[in-house]
Amino acid sequence: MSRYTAAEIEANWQKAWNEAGIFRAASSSEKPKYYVLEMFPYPSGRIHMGHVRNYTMGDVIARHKLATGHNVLHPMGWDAFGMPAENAAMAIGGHPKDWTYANIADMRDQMKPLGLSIDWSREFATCDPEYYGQQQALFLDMLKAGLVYRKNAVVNWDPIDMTVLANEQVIDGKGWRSGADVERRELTQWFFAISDMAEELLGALDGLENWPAKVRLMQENWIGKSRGLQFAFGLIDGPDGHDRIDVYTTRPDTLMGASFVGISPDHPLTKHLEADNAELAAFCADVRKGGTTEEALEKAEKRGFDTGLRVRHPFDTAWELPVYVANFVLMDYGTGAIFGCPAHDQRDFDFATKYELPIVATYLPSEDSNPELTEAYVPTKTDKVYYNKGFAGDTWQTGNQAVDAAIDFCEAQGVGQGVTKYRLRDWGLSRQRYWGCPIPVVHCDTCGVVPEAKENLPIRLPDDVTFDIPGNPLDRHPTWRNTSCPKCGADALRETDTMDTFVDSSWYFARFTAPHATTPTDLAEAEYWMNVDQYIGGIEHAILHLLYSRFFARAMQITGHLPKKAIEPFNALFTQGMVTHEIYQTMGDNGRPVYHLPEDVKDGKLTDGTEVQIVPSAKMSKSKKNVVDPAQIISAYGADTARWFVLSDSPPERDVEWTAAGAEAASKHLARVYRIVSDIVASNDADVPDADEALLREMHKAIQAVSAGVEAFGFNAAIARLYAFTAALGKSNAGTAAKRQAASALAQLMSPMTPHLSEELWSMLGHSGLIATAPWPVADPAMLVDAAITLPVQVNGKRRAEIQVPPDMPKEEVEKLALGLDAVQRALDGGTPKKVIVVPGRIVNVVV
RNA sequence: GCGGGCGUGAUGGAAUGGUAGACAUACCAGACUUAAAAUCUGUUGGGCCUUGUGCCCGUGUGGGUUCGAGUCCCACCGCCCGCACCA
Repeated sequence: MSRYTAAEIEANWQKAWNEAGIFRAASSSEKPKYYVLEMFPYPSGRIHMGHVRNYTMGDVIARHKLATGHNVLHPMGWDAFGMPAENAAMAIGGHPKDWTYANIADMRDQMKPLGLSIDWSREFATCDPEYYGQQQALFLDMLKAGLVYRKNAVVNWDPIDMTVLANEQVIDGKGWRSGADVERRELTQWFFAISDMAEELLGALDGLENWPAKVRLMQENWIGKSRGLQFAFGLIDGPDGHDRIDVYTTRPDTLMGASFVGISPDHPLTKHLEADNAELAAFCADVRKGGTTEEALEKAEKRGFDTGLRVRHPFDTAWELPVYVANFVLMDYGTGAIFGCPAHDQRDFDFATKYELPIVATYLPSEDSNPELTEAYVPTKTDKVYYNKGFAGDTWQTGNQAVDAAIDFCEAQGVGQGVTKYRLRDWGLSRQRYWGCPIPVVHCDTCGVVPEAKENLPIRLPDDVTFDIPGNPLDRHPTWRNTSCPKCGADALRETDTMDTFVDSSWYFARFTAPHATTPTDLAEAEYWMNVDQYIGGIEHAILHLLYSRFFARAMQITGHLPKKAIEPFNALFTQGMVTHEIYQTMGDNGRPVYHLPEDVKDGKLTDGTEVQIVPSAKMSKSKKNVVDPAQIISAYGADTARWFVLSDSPPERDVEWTAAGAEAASKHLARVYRIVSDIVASNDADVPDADEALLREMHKAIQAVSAGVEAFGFNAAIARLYAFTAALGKSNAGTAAKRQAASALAQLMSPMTPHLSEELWSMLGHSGLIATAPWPVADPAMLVDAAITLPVQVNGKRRAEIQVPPDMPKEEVEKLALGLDAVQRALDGGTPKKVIVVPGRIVNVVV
């Protein structure tokens, strides 16, 4: 008997698919289109199990859609610009371009053995001039449409390396290479005007029904629409030109609890005062140290500097409040000034305690509660709130109702206006780095900032650059910068900033619909293929990448590069979990752990017998060495085993732990299926009506359950069902004809997950043509209904018995039957049932 | 710090508000074998004794809603993701 040899089978069928060209997508088709896309990879050099999981899930969807009569687009590309290429050039020499393209070639070679149903004819990398040139054209159109502008923005500045750092390069407030204290510094940067679309991006979330609710909620919170009060504190004896401090607050209902006013170190008033106050200048310089991330700012110790200035409370001119420059007040949000209400905000409470400022409660959980607070009182959702110092009576509650009432009251009193604001900031796209898409503008002494002419695109990156010193090589390139002004023809300088790599990934999905077009998109192709019907990727992209892509879809519609239907580019989104692995470590001489690759550990020991410490599973990462190389798994077990395992053990949205035992089990199961089907093919048993019927019923139930699982991203549940169906088939004593029918269905149901094995089985069972394009089996509803069902019978919610009843038995009869049971009578213990709840097909509950 | 998510046997996990632990792993027992591997079969949440179609407990902790809660609500604990220049 022949054995299951994955390597041979997989190579053969991949060749057959290629020759048949079944994965090439053409926009001319009578079938309904289906566009399935996985977030494209960064070409780091090696594919990892996370990629295998992501692309296998997409492949299951793509293959299922192909089998259900769709015209499927399933492309692949490379998110190829970014810092690691420059880091590699710095660390090991060479050129980012060579490094990147070599990595792409390697990763493509590692990916192809997985047998993914990808249309490789559409492949591109974002660092191809054919791609980034179109991106430059897009940028120019957006510039023309007023969607791009320049303004100052704060960056991380390394004062020793004299270079801008990415947040990732700032470690504990210090530069990663120089170790210098990082400073926040302003630079003029290009911005996309995404905040103008805040309301639109927020409102349209409601229509994204096939996105996870958590992603919509995260985007909603990120956009951060708030209604609040904008008003002014009158400044007493302020310096020239400063007679008030404008404040925006979302909590005007706590205005009577105000205890101080805080202004940002970057506030105009601060800058004014700083000029002739050395002490304040030193304070500001000090708080400007450290990185720019919101996390760093929020976690930093709250510090303030008393300016000595005082403001008047708007409702009581005799009430004066001190003005502090405070490091936790952001210039980017609101007006760059806040009022502090220590009683109801823990941050303000800490600040007030530190600087001995009054703490005035405006509301409390009850009338008699003690207003001497030891921490800020922030009502929980269930607290009833009593006002003791509201300013328009004591009838308000907290929440929106109180905020609205406070705004109305303030407006009536002529103190400020209700204002809607968004947390969403404009998207700074300038990067002071080489390996990115050049921003296509020139700086001309006469004409200022001038867009490049489209006929000069693509503005190509120069190849002759070095990375031996920090900073942007474009900036110090001897000739690249020198150009002429597209407007007046005079000598001019190129912009040397390149674009954020998020720009590259914000429209690649549109480019896949016409990857070779000489414009960013081909409208007819986009009209046919858009939207992406199913997008799949990691939850880590829930906010930025997806929000930026939604913005770009709108921008591309405004600039005429996408049809109206593509305003929301992703019809359905699925966020998959990570692949994790245990970490194996021993203690090194320096007291730090030394990590070991899983392949070097057997039964908890290294090859030399040293025991390793096992740390619970975490995301696979090179630094912890808890990685498994997909290429090794494929050569050991085959691609189908790798695919089967990453789908089988966990729900797709959750993390899956890679275990050698799990891979082994997957491999054994596929061999078992192969053996069972081989035996069936070799058999010649007569029909056995009862057994045949039972097996075919199992088959239809499996078709039903697996189809539902595949469609609803319940891959693990679908696979569990396939295990059960395989067992039923293996044990069945049905005749050969019924078994062949069931085996054919099994092969088809497995085909999205294990496409190679399924093709082999399909061919063994005597079918002609490819299983990949064979019509998906359909369950016969009549075969799904059983003659009798089992109903659990509960007494007061505890299961006491079960009864077998026909599925359509009337409620009254079920009730009578249940009450007649010995077990129920015993549990009733002579009591009379108050009521009996019968949920048809589900349960009976007798309530005493 | 802020926003979001998750938490179920020894392990991964299953369960439209309706029999908690499907399916798989591991363990144990059995069959086959000279033996091992492979394969096949069976058992396995904890406890009780009266061994029954038995009873009690059990889904991070504490409360609540409901005839009924792993599932919904509130509070807390732990872990994970994101925080705008990582991709």
